[in-house]
Amino acid sequence: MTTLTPAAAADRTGVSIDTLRYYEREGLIGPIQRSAGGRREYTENDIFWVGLVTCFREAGLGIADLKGFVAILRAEHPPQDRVAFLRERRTALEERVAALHRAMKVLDEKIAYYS
Amino acid sequence: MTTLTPAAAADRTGVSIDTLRYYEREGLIGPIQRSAGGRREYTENDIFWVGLVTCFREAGLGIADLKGFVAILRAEHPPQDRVAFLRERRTALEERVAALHRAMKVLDEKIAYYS
DNA sequence: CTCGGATCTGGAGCGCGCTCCAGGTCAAGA
DNA sequence: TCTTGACCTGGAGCGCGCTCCAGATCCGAG
Repeated sequence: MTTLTPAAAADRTGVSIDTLRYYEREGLIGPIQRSAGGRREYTENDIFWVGLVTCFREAGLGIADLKGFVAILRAEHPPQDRVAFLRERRTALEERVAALHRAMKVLDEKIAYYS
Repeated sequence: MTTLTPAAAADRTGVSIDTLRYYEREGLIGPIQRSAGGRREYTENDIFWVGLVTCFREAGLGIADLKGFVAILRAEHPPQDRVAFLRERRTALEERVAALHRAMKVLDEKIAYYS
């Protein structure tokens, strides 16, 4: 299987090498397999996971939230717990969207006022 | 004009006394008028401003962003600059909403998968 | 007038999410 | 073989947004 060096993985994901190592330390990705010499070798699957993590980070979830999410996706819990957890997360995201809409409304009012 | 003590203002706004003072130091609100003895006296208008700040903080804007916003609302810039700034901010918020939707989509897929 | 709770100030401390650094190892090219 | 650059580890440092603290002041109740 073809793998990526840390630099290539950073390039592909848009996440810095340091951050990739940080995510691995925190257990959000990996553990990443190593070469005989100890260098990290990122598989396509690892890259995919980084994408997932990035997606949720951009949505504003914290590292602690993501740890929980990762635990769920790794099937360390019964299915009903997973669904409950995921729904709960979804509700939290909906509230964030609502907060954003409130702020946008204020902005729109000001824009209308100054236009 | 009836005013509120720091404790009452904190209670009304849901923002801690320390944070109210912090926002004032940063210039996001106030300056808050003082009593003869030096105690802060929050007016209804101050409370309103705190609400605005809170609204944008909840939407994920940083203190620095808010400083710019406050400068705009205080009419320290020509109208066209204000509108441009506000539209720019709105676009940034839209991107946040999009990021949230991307994350929610992932969540929905997982929920569907586990259901 | 006294007491105690609320408030004042300046500054230190903290949790988060990286980011950077020192000192050492590995590996491909000249 | 030697050089050079990518990578390794553990740990320090940093910017943000509060949050807390010490020591002093204010002021209403008794």
